Amino acid sequence: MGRHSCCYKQKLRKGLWSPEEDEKLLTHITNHGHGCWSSVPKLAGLQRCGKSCRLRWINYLRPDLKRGAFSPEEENLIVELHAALGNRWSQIASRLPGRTDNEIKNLWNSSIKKKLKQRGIDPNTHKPISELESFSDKDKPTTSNNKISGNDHKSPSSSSATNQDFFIERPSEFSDYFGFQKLNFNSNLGLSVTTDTSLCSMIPPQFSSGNMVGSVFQTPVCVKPSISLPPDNNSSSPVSGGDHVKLAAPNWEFQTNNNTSNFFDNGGFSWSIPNSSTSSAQVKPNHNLEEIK
DNA sequence: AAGCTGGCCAACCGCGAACGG
DNA sequence: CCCGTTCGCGGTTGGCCAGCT
Repeated sequence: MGRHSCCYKQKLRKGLWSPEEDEKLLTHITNHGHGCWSSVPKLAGLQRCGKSCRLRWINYLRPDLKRGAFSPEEENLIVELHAALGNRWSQIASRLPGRTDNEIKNLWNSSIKKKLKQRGIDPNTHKPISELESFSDKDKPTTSNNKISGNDHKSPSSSSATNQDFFIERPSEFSDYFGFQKLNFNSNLGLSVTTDTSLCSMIPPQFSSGNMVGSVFQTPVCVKPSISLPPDNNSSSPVSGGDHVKLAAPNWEFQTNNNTSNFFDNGGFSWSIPNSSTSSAQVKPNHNLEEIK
């Protein structure tokens, strides 16, 4: 089992492929397709096993392969997908056009893994290596601390406040960790999402509570909306495509969910606009990981 | 200049799943 | 259903190369 029967045959070459071999394989597959891999070496005139030919084609000769270094966007996507899919490299690769599972696996093992460790994140679990016990309850913001009124930051009487764009933005320290820079959603009423606890121990003090920076509310909470999408989110209205929340009401509030014991519980938190009669939420992640799963 | 070390990456290995007679 | 073969995947290895001592 396992090893192909052809591999036991003698005179089969192993190791690096020569340009001549590549040419033979490329010509054969271009003209005839690969068909049954075990017959490819014979038909192409190669002293290789079919398995080796298949690997060479998939990882190197395929015309749709993208060459060159991975972009930060690709790396972020890999981290995101790995968090959702684990070491299912072929599934991850299928979401990165032109990249092979082998290539992604190598990148993960040689580079990304290291970067995550340097940030104190366990690459297997995507959680802090020190885990959350270092983040004692007394250090966590209380519910009242988390309640942030828009009026504290913007004048409610200001006409700009009525339809001001707000969005949650992660601290820049994490900008190359997650695939989304900002939470994408379109809701003029409110939404519920789940907080990501994996970065709690990494939160810089200046982000221990929300800050308004210009019109941007910065929060240490790294939201993973894709994980917490409601199952019936298909019924949501179309997303406007922006990184912003349009606030239709003059007053707004950011507070923890009453059902959660504190800000960083997995239970979640919510945006809400007081006196709003509607509770529906519309969330649009960059990548619907639930769907992928 | 030579030897050492670590990173990168192509390719191999082993296994389970799928297929087909 | 069984069994041999093939496919596809993930883990691992080993060679090459650049940087360092």
